[in-house]
Amino acid sequence: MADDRRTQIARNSLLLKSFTEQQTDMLLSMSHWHSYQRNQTLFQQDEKARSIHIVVDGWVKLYRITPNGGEAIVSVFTKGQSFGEAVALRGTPYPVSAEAVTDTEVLQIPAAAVTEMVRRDPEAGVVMLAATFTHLHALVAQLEQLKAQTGAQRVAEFLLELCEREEGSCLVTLPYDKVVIAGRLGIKPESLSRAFSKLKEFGVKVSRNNAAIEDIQRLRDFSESDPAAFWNKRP
Amino acid sequence: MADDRRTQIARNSLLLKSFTEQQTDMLLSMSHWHSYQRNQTLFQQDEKARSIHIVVDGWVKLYRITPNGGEAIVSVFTKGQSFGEAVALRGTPYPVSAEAVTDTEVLQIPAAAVTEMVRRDPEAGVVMLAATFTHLHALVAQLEQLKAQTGAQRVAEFLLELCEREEGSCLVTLPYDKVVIAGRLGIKPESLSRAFSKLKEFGVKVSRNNAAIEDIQRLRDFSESDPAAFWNKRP
DNA sequence: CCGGTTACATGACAATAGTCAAGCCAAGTG
DNA sequence: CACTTGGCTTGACTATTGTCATGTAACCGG
Repeated sequence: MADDRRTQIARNSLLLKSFTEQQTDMLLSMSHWHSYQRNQTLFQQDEKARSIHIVVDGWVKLYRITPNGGEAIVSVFTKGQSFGEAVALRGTPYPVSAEAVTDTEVLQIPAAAVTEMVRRDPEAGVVMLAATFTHLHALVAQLEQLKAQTGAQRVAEFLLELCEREEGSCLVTLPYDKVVIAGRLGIKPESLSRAFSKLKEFGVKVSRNNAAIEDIQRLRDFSESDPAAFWNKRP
Repeated sequence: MADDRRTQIARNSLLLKSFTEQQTDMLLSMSHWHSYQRNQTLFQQDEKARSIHIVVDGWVKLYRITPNGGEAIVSVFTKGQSFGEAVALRGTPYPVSAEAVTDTEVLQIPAAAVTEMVRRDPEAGVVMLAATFTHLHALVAQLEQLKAQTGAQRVAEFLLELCEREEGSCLVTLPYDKVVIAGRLGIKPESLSRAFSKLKEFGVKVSRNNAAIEDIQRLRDFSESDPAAFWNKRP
């Protein structure tokens, strides 16, 4: 089968990579592509789940609208990442809404194709469980951050996740709007600005949507320091 | 089989209830009971998962120790609730630690029994997925709360979850220490005290470990109000 | 009943984060 | 080249939460 570029990316996604080639081919043949423009909605909270989504290009945010009208961003996905596995397999409604934060290309695997495959090869169900567990784990990590770190520390970790290297210096590109970054980190855009200012003291320079990290280890030390302790360091 | 009381409770847990009676019998025959005293540890973060845990009596907290030494409580489970399904099935390490917050009785189903069962009846895997998805959903809800509500509002929701009734007045018992409640809600014990004080204005009276809610709807209105708006009400 | 411990409450203060309003700056448009 | 627009930053102020210290009430073993 002559794969185009986007199909290649889909095949390399964490989810499809875990299936056999035959299974993947079957799923791909039943799936369809979809492009979304920035700010376009993929699906809404409480809507019945019809597909698993694999992001092939761009960024998608999952969020919830709170009783009082605010929005709380739950996670943000990009190239190679998938979401909606559990709901598609179970046929329950989406617990979140999804919206493209940049122009985005997505592969959508119909829930029917998935359930069908799991019925034929139950082992595939465990693969889905693995994916779901990954999300669970990510949420736990996020909870920990929210409960135990200040806004500025969360920003620091966010930057650290963006850079591939483990030490030395690093140059990263902020992948989407600061409003979205702030939401993802559970703070207001204004606070994000101030957090960036504060991080200057730790060797981080931000201009437009580029951030330069002078010393990764120093930034990590800051992000892991006790909120109550680190001010003593600079009078 | 002559079930004792605790076995009855286990059978009625959300997890076991979803299996066939035969499956449940098989699992029960391979499981073992364990009692823990308050503050005793069930397992530690990064330890290899050997069992699924079903709480039959008491309360268990799942928490993570952060890089700087603090603890972030992820969830708290009680009678009829289970945790560790996904890790047991996949054999990955626990992403959290578990500790009894009261004297506690737990049924532990060995991971081997679970994987064995899923291999024989793949449909059972979907049941496990359902349980995992429930946890996922709870974490999403918690994230939303942390990001979109003030401490006092989260306390209000916590009280509302404790009371069975939907309207009118209600008397609830705080099930465990306030330090743990505060941790669960992502605030310090002192802030919890102050939150309780603030809730007096909304018809909540707390003494020792009992809370009286005068009007459930009024409390709900408060918990769902816009954090920025509700102040104006009392100058 | 006493001393000691535990759990919780409160007050004073510092720090973090939100709100509202104004300003800046780069990019696009007429 | 103004002129507007959108995205971001800043400042001033307020609110919320954490910290530290201290007080108080219940409980427990002698």
